[in-house]
Amino acid sequence: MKPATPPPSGAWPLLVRLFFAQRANLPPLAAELRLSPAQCHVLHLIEPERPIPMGQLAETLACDASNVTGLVDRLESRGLVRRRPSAGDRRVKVLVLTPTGSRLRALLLDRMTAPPAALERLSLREERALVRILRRLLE
Amino acid sequence: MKPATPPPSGAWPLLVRLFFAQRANLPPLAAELRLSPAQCHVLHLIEPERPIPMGQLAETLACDASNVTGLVDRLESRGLVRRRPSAGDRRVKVLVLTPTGSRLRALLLDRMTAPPAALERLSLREERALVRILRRLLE
DNA sequence: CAGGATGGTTGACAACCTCAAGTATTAGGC
DNA sequence: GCCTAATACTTGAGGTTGTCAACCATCCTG
Repeated sequence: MKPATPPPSGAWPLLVRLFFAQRANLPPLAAELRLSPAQCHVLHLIEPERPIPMGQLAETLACDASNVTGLVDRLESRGLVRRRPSAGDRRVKVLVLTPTGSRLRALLLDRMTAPPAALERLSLREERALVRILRRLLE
Repeated sequence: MKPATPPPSGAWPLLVRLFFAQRANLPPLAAELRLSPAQCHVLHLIEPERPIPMGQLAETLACDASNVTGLVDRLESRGLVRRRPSAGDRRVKVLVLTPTGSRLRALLLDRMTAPPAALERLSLREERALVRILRRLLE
């Protein structure tokens, strides 16, 4: 039997592993809030007081526009989001969080942002360094 | 109009943002290899020469066992994976990559591991620090 | 050996996702 | 001003992903 996969050496492979590990962890959290992972992603992207056009959402999600239609249909039917006509262009519909949606979004971010136990293992120095580095990665 | 969301300050919120950004980036990559995101995840988890029981896969994916059945059905029908009876326990079936599956997996990891442009912005020092920190996060 | 736990499959059903086609609106060329 | 092309979203069909409940085969324990 071969040994377990040796830890990859570069930074990006490690991030990929962290990414997949984290991916597995979203469904239970979503279920807790009666949401699907995809709905969490959408809710995460609509900031309160910052309406976003549906097309832009599709682009950010890297998915087909018709998919966004369905996702928003379900979120809207639950009263979390509202479609509003755009002032400038009557073709586009912008999405706004309802108060309920806004509260649920805050709860979601709160849950997701609760640091996992693994983070406790970092020293204060390390955590600061990580923050600085991630900031640069995200622009 | 409010300003864009201020950058979160803790390490974990930043990781969450990186996670969501990365999530949007998987579907196009998967499509390029004629795979779905979920199939990528499975392929990522089956290491060559390291057969894994289906149940363990379900646990790692944090999904129902019946879901794994379907995923493996499709991967197997494409000749990427094979079910094999386990020596010790005749209830369990372990998954092995076929040579084709192994090649596709290598290609997948290669594509995913190609560092995005953002990583180039890090200095050598920062990258080393990031690697060290991520290693600790992943155990 | 009986009864219960465990690993995997099946079937029903909902959500997710893409593609192709359709509608409404906008923008550009004449 | 019009006619055409492009854009924003919706609809419908069809496959994938995911859950749950029920099921069979195998293991394990008393």
